[in-house]
Amino acid sequence: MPELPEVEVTAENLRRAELRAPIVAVDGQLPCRVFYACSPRTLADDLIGRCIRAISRRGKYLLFDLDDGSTLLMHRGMTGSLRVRDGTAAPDRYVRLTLSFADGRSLDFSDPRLFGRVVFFRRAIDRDRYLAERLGRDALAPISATELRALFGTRRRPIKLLLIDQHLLAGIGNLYADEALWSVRIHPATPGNRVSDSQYAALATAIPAILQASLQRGGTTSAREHLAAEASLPPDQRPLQVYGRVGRPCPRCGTPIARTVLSGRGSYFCPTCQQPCWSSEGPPRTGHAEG
DNA sequence: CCACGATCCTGCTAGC
DNA sequence: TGCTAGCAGGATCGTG
Repeated sequence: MPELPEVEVTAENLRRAELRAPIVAVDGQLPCRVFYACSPRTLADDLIGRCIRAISRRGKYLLFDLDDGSTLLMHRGMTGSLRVRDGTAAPDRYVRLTLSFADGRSLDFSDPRLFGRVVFFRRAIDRDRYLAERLGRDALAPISATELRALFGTRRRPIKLLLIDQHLLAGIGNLYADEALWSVRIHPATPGNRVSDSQYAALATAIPAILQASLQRGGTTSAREHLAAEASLPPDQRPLQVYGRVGRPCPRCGTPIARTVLSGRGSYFCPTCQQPCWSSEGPPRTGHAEG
């Protein structure tokens, strides 16, 4: 599933494609959940004649800045993908939006499960408001232990759910949340206000490091592929240490990886390395008397 | 304000 | 071999 590293890799690949020619056509399926506050028809009016000036990422959103100050925003959801196609290649069957360029190429947004999103903003101020309402600070940016604790440390929700809450920290999804918690030995169900200061310090270091490492590998294209291939890799070179590895040995201690469900999300952890020990760690932080 | 479950959607897999 | 039930989860919305 696309999380921050995968979306960043997509942005880099699209930048390398140098899609600078004017948009000459916009096609898509009209009744489609993917389009939010816009449709292929209105998008055609807004996009035809425009050029892409910059491609960037915020959280798991891709931003296409156009030459008139407007922005096309895309979220890949669960199964969304972007592909630059030359005029002769056939589009795949789940394409929801196609932008055609004057140089004969086109950009396809494909999404079988329709969890993705396409949103258009005429003005940067409206785009920024939309993103500000949804996204906290970017998870790739360095964060101090103090800042992370201020963000999570007063909340009672399980730390795993805090990590994937985009309003708090933008970019982490189910996979990297489990990987980060395993790396610093925190049980995923630990309430945010029961995570210790030293654990927050470890987590603050681990989050950007894990995302950066995945980014440098080109992202995690398919959890299933990596699980199938892991036997041929030394443990420290495996992209996934716990995610999806239920029943397989923990790379650190050999205990079979366990799976639990938190708010409907499958959560993988090592029952030995990540013990649920928060009830014996003293009083919870209340958030009223922080210093 | 905070927490949490339900909902959307369809390809894939396990099980019969 | 072919069918079906259930799983997968990011974001949003409604309820307590």
